[in-house]
Amino acid sequence: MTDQPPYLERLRTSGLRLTAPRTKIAQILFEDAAARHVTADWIADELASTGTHVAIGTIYNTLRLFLDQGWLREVRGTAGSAAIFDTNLRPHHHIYDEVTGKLSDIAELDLDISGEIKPPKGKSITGFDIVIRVR
Amino acid sequence: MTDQPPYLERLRTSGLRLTAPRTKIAQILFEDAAARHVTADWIADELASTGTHVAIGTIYNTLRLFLDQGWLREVRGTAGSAAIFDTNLRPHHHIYDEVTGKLSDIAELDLDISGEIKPPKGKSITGFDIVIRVR
DNA sequence: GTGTTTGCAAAGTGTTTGCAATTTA
DNA sequence: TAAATTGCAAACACTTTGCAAACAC
Repeated sequence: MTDQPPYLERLRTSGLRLTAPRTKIAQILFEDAAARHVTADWIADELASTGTHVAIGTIYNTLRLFLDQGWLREVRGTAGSAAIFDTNLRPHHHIYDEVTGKLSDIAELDLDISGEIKPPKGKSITGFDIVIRVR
Repeated sequence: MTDQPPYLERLRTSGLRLTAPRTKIAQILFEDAAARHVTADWIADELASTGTHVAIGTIYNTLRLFLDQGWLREVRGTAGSAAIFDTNLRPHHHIYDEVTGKLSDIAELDLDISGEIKPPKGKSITGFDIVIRVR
């Protein structure tokens, strides 16, 4: 009767093996429904704070894997800074604070851009990102 | 009566010293009005092809300087790839080809986002970027 | 047992920095 | 000649990769 959290279910049925590092990273990312913007380092720290060590390379590999599964989105950042992964998969956009470097979600932004743009011929639009810069 | 190209004028009056590396980089970026998306490496190659060598560190420093002067914009790219600098200063947005990695300008995109968004308190909006992803 | 995944360290990018030598004004 | 700028290499930050050991199934 105690059924598994959905993220575990997903992990199990994905074909990926249910390993300790994988399970723990998934738990950190998906244990509640809250949207998170995370970096590989942040995950490493988070794991460390619970007494677990996972190699940074493994964390990167795991994030790529989760990305491939469509469980995460990668947010475009500035070159030279760490990659940011977003657990919020619903179409949404971001506010980027130029002073602190912090990224937050725009809750509501009712924009329909799709009608306005014609993609180059032979190409189709896969999505769009809006980043509002503030300071 | 042969007056200088505007970018040289600008360089001279900016307080920056008129050095050979600086002048050549400015020339490559600004010699005509065409919008360019450039990387530091591309500039290095471009200089090399005219027989000039400028240290890559100097190119980065120069690009930062030009950025500070407001002569360039840095485009948010994917982290882990090279920084892209844009000579087109007019408000505009980009199409990013996920297959080739190429970035191009959207000529016309008549969007007024400013009314839709309230910045976090104490912050003001400095701009916004839209990137349309295609493949 | 077999193929997958991990840790670790090394290597690979892209960018910044420190400092002596050079150049501009 | 004083202050700014350069080249160069070292340092840095982030990410990927190779390989032997450990693990899931």
